[in-house]
Amino acid sequence: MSRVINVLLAEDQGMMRGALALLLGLEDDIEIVAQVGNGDEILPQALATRPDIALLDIELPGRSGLDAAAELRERLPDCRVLILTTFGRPGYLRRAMEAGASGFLVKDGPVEELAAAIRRVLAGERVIDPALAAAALSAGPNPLTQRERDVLAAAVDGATVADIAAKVHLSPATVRNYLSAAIGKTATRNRMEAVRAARQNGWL
Amino acid sequence: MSRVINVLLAEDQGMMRGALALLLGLEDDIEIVAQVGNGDEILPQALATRPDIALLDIELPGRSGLDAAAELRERLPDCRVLILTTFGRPGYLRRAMEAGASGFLVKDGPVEELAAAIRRVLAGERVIDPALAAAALSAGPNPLTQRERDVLAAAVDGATVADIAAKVHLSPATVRNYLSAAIGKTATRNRMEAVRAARQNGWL
DNA sequence: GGCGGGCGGTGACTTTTGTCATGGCATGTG
DNA sequence: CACATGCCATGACAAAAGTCACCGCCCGCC
Repeated sequence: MSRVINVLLAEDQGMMRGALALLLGLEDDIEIVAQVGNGDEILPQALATRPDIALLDIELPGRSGLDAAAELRERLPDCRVLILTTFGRPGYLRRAMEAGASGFLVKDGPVEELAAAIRRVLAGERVIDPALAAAALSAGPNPLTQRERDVLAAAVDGATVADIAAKVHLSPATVRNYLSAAIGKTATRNRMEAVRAARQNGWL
Repeated sequence: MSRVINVLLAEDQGMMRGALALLLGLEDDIEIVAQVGNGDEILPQALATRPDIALLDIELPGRSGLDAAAELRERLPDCRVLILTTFGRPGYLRRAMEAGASGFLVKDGPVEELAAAIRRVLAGERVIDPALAAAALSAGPNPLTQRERDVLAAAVDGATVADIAAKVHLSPATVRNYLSAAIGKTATRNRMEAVRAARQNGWL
């Protein structure tokens, strides 16, 4: 075997982060060189510690793990990215691949998968749940335009049309048009169902 | 020191469950005697393995950890309950205490807290985050009636009044009355904000 | 026994949503 | 160039959602 594998761990839940760090630390060939709980710290810490692989949660405070992955691939091409997320949303997988990730793991599987996935990624393999890959392909690409996503995202917590219009700097009537379009494209009956569907698919 | 502490671990996320189990297993005085990923398995497993303490997540498939806690206290009074949850909602804490839990931990803090909390609970202490306790007290009790909760819960994913009425077996007009009442009590502007507020407070 | 509260319901009313047709303006691309 | 597509907007209309007053029933409580 070659050298030790240096890994950066980005995960917002303290207990999860600590547990994973301790766990991976038990492996002889793995060393945690950085732990962060915020998306904005990923790149700086990576530049400082030069990990071989970054283990990124998607939903983080600050920058999303997907955005961080893209930056990482650009600024530190030698660092592989392994996405580790709670939600196996098709759109997340797709975006992860587009961002240059080498693997995509959901937090459901057994812990043993994790160290194994790290080694496989470092060996040049791509690690993706086959069932999830199939779902991502069958679901097709994101049908929503940028504005439709913006408007839908602004509608998540029950905001009124006026609220959304103010947030996105659009006319209220225009907002309703975009909402209507999003509802149509998601084949739902109202804005809340549209939000749910978009979230489910990782289109937000 | 006395005997080893037998613990039952209920947590739905496989990786989290595995990591915690491995972690706690490293402690000399702690032994995991049962691991479950489903709320309905908690009581049967507890009856079979007779743990000293049950470590319960709240949001589980099947029965909620809070419901399981109440049953556990009744059927197995010698078994302490320590709630371990992602969300430090005031209402959750309140319900946990009413269900007879001895402790309430959020998954944010450091991992070291966990083993420490287990030992403290077994020593007869109550383990509760002081800040959270204050929030729970200042937030006051759940103002929603049973039916208001039912209707609100049925409204979570954008269901129409007709859908809710069908789900809850009520007249559509009555459903709208309950929704209106819930919106009033939560001081919000529409059903989605009411749902959010209710969730935030752990009133669902 | 009167009173408050939760429960279930109706009808009438206003406001908000959702739909649709239609317009203009900017991009591209065959 | 014509055409499609995304963007922003308006106005009109139908369908939901939300509000309010009011009804009766039951239960617990002072």
